Amino acid sequence: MPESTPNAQSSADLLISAAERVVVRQGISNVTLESVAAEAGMSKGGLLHHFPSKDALIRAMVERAAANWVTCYESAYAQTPEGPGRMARAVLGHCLSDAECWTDELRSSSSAVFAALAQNPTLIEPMRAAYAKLHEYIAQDGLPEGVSETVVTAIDGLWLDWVLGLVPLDQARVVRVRRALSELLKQHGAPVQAMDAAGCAKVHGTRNA
Amino acid sequence: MPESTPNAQSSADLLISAAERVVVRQGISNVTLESVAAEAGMSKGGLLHHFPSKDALIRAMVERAAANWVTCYESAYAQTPEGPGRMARAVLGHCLSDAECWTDELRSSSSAVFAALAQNPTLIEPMRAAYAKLHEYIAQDGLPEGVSETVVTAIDGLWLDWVLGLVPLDQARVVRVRRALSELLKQHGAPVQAMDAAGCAKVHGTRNA
DNA sequence: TGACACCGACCGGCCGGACGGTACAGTTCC
DNA sequence: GGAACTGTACCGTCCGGCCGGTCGGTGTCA
Repeated sequence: MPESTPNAQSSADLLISAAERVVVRQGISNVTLESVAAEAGMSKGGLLHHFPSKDALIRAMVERAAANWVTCYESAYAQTPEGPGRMARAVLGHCLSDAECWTDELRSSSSAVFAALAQNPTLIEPMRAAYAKLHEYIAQDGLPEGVSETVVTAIDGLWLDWVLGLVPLDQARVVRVRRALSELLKQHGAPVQAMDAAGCAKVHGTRNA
Repeated sequence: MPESTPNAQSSADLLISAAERVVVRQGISNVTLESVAAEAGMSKGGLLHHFPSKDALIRAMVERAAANWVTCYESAYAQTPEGPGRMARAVLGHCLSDAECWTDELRSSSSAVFAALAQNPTLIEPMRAAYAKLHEYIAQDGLPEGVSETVVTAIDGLWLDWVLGLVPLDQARVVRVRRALSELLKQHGAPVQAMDAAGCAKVHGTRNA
């Protein structure tokens, strides 16, 4: 039973990681069954043995990325003290804490979303559901209307500006926006804890650079 | 000189608008020379007469969208009273004012960006430059570090969440975030003027629904 | 007659997917 | 123990279709 050996990853997981790497390195238009299979050191026939179609492959990419994202913010939530703005503080404190987070976890989510966008927009559904769940937390976060929402929306803006290439990655900008958002929360009586950079990496499931 | 007749649009402009419509209605993967030409009521050969390659077509899409965006925020800036946070107030007051703006101007920018992303990521350069210019204004907006930046970043987040389909379009959410951002600006001594819904439509160049 | 806008047939390449294999690791039966 | 069988993972070839781009036209207006 190969699954029980340490660090074992299923062929499906290896193929998904390979697809993410192809998106990041070669762009969406180069995501073909052949290129993904080659990246994973497998033949196209082998890939199609695990995923019966390209849609199925990309669906699996999105599902994994969405699950990682839910794990990320729910884990951060669990580590954050109770009180008003708990989810806003969680996301701000744990999912925006240092540059490592951005290149690892978020790259993989964005790969999946863009691959889905290009292949078949309905495939982003799992990621949409992950966001819907986050916004449920946000809606009952206990702060005045729109405050927690603004925090997570601004973080989304940072992330998407970056991955789309609209604004170059600038860690100083991340820090400035984080400070402004922290102050916004503090003014509403929801002070953000000191950042825990290590905590960010810990909650991410992806380990496939 | 056909250019001088009222409401005249060059064939190139008509083709760009057709390409945007194809992106919105049929998705990026269906943006082919044939589909764009058909949407514009022209043959593929005709399209290639105006744009020698698909890259050239998409480059033109991005250039037009970027120019519209620059016009949008610079026009808003010109209409906004001087003082700290002028550009933040401008963008918040004029580029986020009602639902019409979102479906018209921003859809077209996003179409161009996504088409470029799929075709050849280097083609987004003009839009990147438009953002760089905006961030120059923002950097010397006269508010404490990160405040104006947070405003425009949150607006980007709203826009991109929407066009990517991560969060459904919800005008109430737009209003809530706008209020929170307005309050943030007010707390820094930069009160946003009353919204002028009509002012938004006026600054947009695209008239091609 | 020639410049310009446009047409439409065609080509070459790529890509998704189908399919018929092969290798090999159990399991069953004698 | 070993022969026969079974299922799983994977390979390599092929096909049909689509798509970007070329090219030799045609109509029209000055």
